Amino acid sequence: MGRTRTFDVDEALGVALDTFWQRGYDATSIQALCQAMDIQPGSVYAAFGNKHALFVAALRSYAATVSAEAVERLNVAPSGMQGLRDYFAHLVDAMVDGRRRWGCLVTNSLVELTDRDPALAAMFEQHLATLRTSFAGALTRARAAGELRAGAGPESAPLLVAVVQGMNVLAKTTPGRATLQSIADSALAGLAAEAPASV
Amino acid sequence: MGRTRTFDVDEALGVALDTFWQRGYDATSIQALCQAMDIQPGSVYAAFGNKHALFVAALRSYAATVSAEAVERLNVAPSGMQGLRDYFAHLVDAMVDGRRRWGCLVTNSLVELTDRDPALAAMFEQHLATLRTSFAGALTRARAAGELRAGAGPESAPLLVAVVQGMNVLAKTTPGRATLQSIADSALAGLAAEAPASV
DNA sequence: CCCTTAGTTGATCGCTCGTCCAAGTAGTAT
DNA sequence: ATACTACTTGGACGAGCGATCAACTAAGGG
Repeated sequence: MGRTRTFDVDEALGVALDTFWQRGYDATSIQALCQAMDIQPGSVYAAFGNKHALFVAALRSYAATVSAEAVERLNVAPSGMQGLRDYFAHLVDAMVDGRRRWGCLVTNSLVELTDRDPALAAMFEQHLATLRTSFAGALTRARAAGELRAGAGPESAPLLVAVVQGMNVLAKTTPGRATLQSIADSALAGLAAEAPASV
Repeated sequence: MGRTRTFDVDEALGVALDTFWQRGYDATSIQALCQAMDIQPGSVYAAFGNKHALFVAALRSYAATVSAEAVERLNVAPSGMQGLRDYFAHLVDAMVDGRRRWGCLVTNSLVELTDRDPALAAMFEQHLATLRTSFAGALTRARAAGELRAGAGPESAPLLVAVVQGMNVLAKTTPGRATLQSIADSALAGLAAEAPASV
């Protein structure tokens, strides 16, 4: 019983996610969120609690969708090296065409908030750990398939995490596709076996 | 004639630089700056104009000192590869011990402000271009000395820029020295000739 | 058909922000 | 000494922030 919601909570959360993603936490006012979500302040607080809780919800949504989808490419590919190539190819695409031209919500928020919010800092670290683990898995499979040069392997995962974070930063300067592609290609070239098996 | 300044402007600018570096632009209030610099708001506005101008001055100071000093290592070294090693070694040191545990002022500010301040965005791009050019120079010298694997060269400069930006992000999560060192080592290992000439 | 309940509305609160300015103070020049 | 000038002081201003709440509205149950 009682009045039913006039808006879709998940849809509104998606709008809030995009707004935080574009502008950052501090620079996004409740008023701006209300305008973007097309609801009133009272409804925001009734549905999400407060600004910080709304942000955390948006961050979780990001991790469960945008981020999980990207990592999935690493595991789905037929080979470790192909998974890495797929991952970076779609990263570059999204940075040129899609929402990743705003960078990465985790990277942006980490830079802005890690120093003053330990709870968020823990979420960011866990996110990076997941990424690192997925890279390590793909590298292990690539190594087993003889796709890597001597010395490269799962221990190269931290480098790939750093490269992705760096690309997330550079994406905000709207570099051309060529620049982003060159970064991804150079990174993988430094890991790959000198003489590819098939291609 | 007239009353003389009771504080050193450059010294105060240095304090403001550190404050912006630690907390970011928005999160640093004039009040906080006044407390850190140990002067009153009126003196800040008399000496620097306004918050934005003070920030730009701090950014220029950063580029002229912290950043220039780092890039200098690339050019001073006896060989290209040694320059790169020096650069990353000191980067890692400063991220573990020094002020770079706050990341990089340019990286932090780029993530926070690029989308809403075109003038600052131009400064950030120029900064990245300088870094890229310096890397390219070191890589060219390394290539001439036969220190690089086939395929690596000045065209790998964008990758190194991305790696540094990524490390700047990761520095904020206070990773151990081992992690940072591993990233730097992996990046250079991917560029170096398989069989080193001397060592 | 009305009572209960849940959601919406939009004005409003206290607070902090960046900025300003009148009054006070410490130097120099004559 | 006195006039002049530059800098410092610290309270005050309007604006915008995150958050609240009483009044209103719409849905279901008896």
